[in-house]
Amino acid sequence: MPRLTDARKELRRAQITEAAVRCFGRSGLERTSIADITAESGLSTGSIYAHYRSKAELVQASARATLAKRAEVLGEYARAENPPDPDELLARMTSAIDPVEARFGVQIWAEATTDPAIGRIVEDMIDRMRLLVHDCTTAWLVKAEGGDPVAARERAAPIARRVIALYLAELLQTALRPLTEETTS
Amino acid sequence: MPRLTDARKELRRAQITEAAVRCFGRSGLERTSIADITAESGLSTGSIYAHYRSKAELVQASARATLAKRAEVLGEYARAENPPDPDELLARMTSAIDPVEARFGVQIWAEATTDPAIGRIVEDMIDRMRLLVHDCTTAWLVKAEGGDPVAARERAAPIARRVIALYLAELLQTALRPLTEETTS
DNA sequence: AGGCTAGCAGAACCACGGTTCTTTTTGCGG
DNA sequence: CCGCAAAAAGAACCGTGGTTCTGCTAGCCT
Repeated sequence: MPRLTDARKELRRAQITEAAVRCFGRSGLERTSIADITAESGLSTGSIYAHYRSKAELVQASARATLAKRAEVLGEYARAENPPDPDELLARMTSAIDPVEARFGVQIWAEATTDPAIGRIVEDMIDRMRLLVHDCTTAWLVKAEGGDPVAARERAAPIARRVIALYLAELLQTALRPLTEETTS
Repeated sequence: MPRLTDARKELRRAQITEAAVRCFGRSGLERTSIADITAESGLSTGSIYAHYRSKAELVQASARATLAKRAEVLGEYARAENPPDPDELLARMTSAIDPVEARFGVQIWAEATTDPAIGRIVEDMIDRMRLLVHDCTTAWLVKAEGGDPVAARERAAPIARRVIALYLAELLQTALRPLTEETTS
């Protein structure tokens, strides 16, 4: 084949990372072999290495993609014209948690503990989420109580921090819950 | 050697798990080889396998030991005759966090995601901690406001859950912080 | 004090899995 | 359409690391 068109290429990359995330969520980062990912994605070893230099790079890409998706969802909730109060915001955030992604997320935390590159990704993403929540909370404060926006932003900071903390804890709890337990949708 | 006395045996086991936790905290569960642990502990391969059937079992033992130690500390704070208010309790809990153990703890969470045995250990330990915090919080409520103890216990439940959540989040944040950053004690 | 037995050291084994190489196929530019 | 270079398949390679095996060593029991 000649150089794949950029759209196709991006599609393949997504196909690979999505299969990878499913595998990781099922068996963990180190316990899923490249062979597992080929089986899950329907592709082959060579194909994967044509798109990612190494397994580590694939993990990074998967982490970025997953966390970005999560931040995306959060961003939508936060940008709603009628900003929800913190409790409501938290409720929405937690209800949007996907079990498989939660598992992968926790595994990524563990990896971040050791690998600086992953560490940067995770910290960056948490900061971004915190900022989103911060914005949302200040908007709510201003709308609910009026007053000085910069003072509201000041007061919103600790609230945002707490919302994020509770969200992360909820994510952890979801990740720890056995995968078969929540098939009652 | 003849059969080691039980005390000595327990000592060796502790020596091994402590070395293992240091290694895990430094390089992660899967990236530390048995060879690394032998180097860190000053013992040899054979010695380790004389005390633990496999690496998985060693990880479980290390997890149990570390989490138990953490619960121990928490228990002391919770059993103080003058029960601290929730904020103070949380502050004490977080101040007792050791960075290396925090890292190992997060890695254990990730492992729990995949391995049911580890999962049971983690969930059990979190439940135990929650119970301790719950006890402490009800004691504080009763002392601060008087009233019906069973009603106080009822009202303490969500507070305890939140304290635990915030504690876990703080643990995560500590684990993510680079190891070299907090050498300013 | 001495020896028997279990701990311990360290080499050797073996399998698994990441990466690479070769061959075949395929899609896009001319 | 045609061909070429890139991508995909899959076999092969190689290192790493968990486990096991073989002695030797040293502590407890009599």
